[in-house]
Amino acid sequence: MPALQVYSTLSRKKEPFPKKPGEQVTMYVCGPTVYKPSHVGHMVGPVVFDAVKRYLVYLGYSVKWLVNITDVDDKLIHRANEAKTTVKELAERMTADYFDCLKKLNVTGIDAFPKATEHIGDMITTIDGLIKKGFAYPAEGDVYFNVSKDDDYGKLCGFDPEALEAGSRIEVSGRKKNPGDFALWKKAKPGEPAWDSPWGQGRPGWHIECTSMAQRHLGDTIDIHGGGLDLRFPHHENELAQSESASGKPFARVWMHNGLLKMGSGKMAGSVGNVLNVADALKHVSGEALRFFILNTHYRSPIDLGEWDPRDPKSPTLPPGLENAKKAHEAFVRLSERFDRVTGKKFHEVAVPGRAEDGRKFLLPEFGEKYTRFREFMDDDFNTGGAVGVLFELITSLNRLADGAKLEDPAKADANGKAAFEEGTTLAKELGQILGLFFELPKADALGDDDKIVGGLMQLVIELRNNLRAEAKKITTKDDPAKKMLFGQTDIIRTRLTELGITLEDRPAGTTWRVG
RNA sequence: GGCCUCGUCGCCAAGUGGUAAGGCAACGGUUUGCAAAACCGUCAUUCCCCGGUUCGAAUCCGGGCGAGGCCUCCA
Repeated sequence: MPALQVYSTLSRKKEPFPKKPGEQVTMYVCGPTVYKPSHVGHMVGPVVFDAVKRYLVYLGYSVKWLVNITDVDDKLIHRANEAKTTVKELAERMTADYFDCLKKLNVTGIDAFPKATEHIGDMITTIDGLIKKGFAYPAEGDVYFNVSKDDDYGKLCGFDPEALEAGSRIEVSGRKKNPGDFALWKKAKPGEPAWDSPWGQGRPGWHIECTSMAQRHLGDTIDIHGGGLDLRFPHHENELAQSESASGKPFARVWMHNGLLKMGSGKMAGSVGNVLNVADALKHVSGEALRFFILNTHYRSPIDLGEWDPRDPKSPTLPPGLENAKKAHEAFVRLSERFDRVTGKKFHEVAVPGRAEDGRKFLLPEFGEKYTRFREFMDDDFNTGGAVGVLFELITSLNRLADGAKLEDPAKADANGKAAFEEGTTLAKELGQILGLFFELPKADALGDDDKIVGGLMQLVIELRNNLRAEAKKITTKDDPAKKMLFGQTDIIRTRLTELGITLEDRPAGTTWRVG
């Protein structure tokens, strides 16, 4: 197996991953400012890095992953004023929404969500240290970072500080010594949330929370720092500058930036008005299918939802990209259902290996080939798009196997074929889990008794319909009117159910039904 | 204006020097009482265009055209 390679924004090339399996990896990914409900774009980073963590754990690393919650800033303050509520209440409500979205997309790997407001003391300590070292200066209640004191400022983005100033449209505050200087601490305006500090009442600047929280929870040097490509500048550049100035050590061994979500030709943004909230998308597509959509593309590329305008009433319910992903994802779910029918076991209860193993032996060589190629894709800078392709190839060969060995028909099923199918499907589950795909549709929430009634009714309908089918099949004369009439009735049942959104599937071992 | 990406089948997408994965859609077939699902087959001699390097390029270099991102809050 080739060693894991990761692309770092800092060096602009793929590098060998700096740690060995068995060691601990620390990961910090910039999280949301919780002032609005999460849109689909907010989920890209969490899903991508959740897959990164799952794969690292699979390779034998122990991973500690933090995502910060920015619960105080200008946008929150404005929004809370608009909504006639407090910053605290708004932040708590939107944080809950964010957590709910993560859960629906199977993002379970985040170990902690430090909040900015809970680390004000740490930030003051960091800022104070920067002032004492001469990297920052107070000015009329504000504190600024002095970019001219930082020799390698601009190294993350490859920006020349001089050029930056020339092209800058930033309105230069009179308090700044250099146009590129940025606020570490902002003096409070009346009515704003504020904390006491050596420089008077105020609140932290945008970038400082990440420095203080990362250093407090993960140490001065973290292994992976992640975030959206749009955060590269100024946020990560500034975060990097202040962190390394404060500690005197490298801040992150690898910088990973995920591509942004596009809607057809342009980016998805609140200012364009073409945002798709996660909650709205989930009305029409499962969280797992949405996750699949994100992981189907390499994380550094932009992800395209396709041409779609939520403001146009003639638009379909989902953007083309999600519609496509939804259909494609069904192949995974059907495989798990087929596994249940064919083996009599529950796919979702089958145990799978949780650790990588070189030189694995399988009943069929092609399983080994899929396993190897899946890992090669993941080793190559977490190429989930390629890995998903391998998963589809595996599914096709498993279905071919099940068809060939007649596994759906208990009377004709081939035992060797069944054993191979079981092993291969278990492998598919193992690989799917690495991506956080469990091959399932969301369970209906709190249907309870209604669920049982629907299930019972469907059994009844299927039984009655199969009685009619059996009678019809007894009549061997081809054009017998009675036969036609009986099949006509069975087809009416199926057609009407289809119109209700229920699909019947007649199989050798019996009839199954599903919604959709 | 400066910095940086990207342009692969109708759509999405992997592939970054060795002769084009995969998904969706479409068409033909097998299976089925008919369907659904599944399977088989067809579907890019070609990777925006023009040059160059090389035995060999979608992959490297130069130029052109087109799209996007960042430089201001943004995952």
